[in-house]
Parts: sequence; structure tokens; C-alpha cells
Amino acid sequence: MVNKLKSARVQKDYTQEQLAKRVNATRQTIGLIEKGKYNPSLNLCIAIAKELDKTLDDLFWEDELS
Amino acid sequence: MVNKLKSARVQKDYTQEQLAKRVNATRQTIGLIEKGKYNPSLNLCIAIAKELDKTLDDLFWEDELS
DNA sequence: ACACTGTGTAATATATATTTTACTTAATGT
DNA sequence: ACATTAAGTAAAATATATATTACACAGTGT
Repeated sequence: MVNKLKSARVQKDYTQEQLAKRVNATRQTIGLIEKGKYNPSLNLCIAIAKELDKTLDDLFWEDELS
Repeated sequence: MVNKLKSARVQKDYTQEQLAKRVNATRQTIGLIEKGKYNPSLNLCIAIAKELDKTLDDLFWEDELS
């Protein structure tokens, strides 16, 4: 239920730290978001999505649907 | 550039206060998000989108594209 | 055995989202 | 004219996202 973000990051061959730097965040923040332990801000979500060539829905919209 | 959220809310015939109550937020918070003066949390965005029968992309993804 | 890289995690500090309370104004209805 | 409703806005308080620093650990390469 968690790791669409992690999948997308790994697909891009980014480490947590590399992604963090590109979106002006910290490794820890990225790690916690991947673990589902954070409720990130919209701007950060958008920055991450753009950096990974995904959309908000791709990364953060409900899995439960379908 | 701002008001996909406002449009969706009005379409649903919700007042700011009604929407706020349904997503466990305040009228002020909704108002500021509509004005683009806030960087809301992902959870709030998701709650709003669900309540308005939209997706994250519908409401919060870039206008600038195209 | 030792260095190095990627990640998990925790404590404290800082920035900022969100609430609470309150005042204002435009619009609408009586 | 008055009351009511929806919305704009502001100050202070509170909650929480995020940064900073630091330590631990597994995996990999030397």
C-alpha cells in the first residue's frame, strides 16, 4: 500500500539522497514519506512527482480503488 | 491559475464552511487554499478531492502545462 | 578486516500549516 | 432599515512537517 513512490524513484535510479537534493528536501524526509510516516505538503508532492516524471495521482492517489 | 478547487466546490453546491466541516478543516483553511495562499498537506488535499469527487490531478496538478 | 554507500531511526530545533477567535463587508431577504 | 449568510482577513496559539545532527546496520568492494 505504500511504495509507488519508492518504485518510481528506483526506476529513475535515484537514491533517496539524490531525489531529496533535487526537490530541496532531506534524505530523512524522503525516507519517511516512502515509509508512509509523513503527511507531506502539496508542494513537496508536486516537486517529487515532476522530478520522477509522474503525476500526483500516479504517486499519491488511492491504491484501494478498483 | 487558482480556482479549480473553487469551481469544483461550487459545482457541488458547497459553501466553504460546509466543505471544511466535511474534511475536518476550517473555513479559513479552505478559503486560503482556494486563494493559493497555502501549501496544504497531502492528506487534506486527498480529503478535499474525495469529497468533491475529483482526483488530486484534477484539483492540484499544474495548469501551466499544455 | 576495513572503508564506503544506502537506508533506518531518534532528538532537538525551526518553519509553517492549521485552528481559534474575532472583526469586516457584500449580497440577499424580510 | 435590519438580520442573515457567505466570504475576506488578521493576530495569536497550537500542531505538525521538515531540517539538522548523529548513530546504527546491512551490503558490497577492496
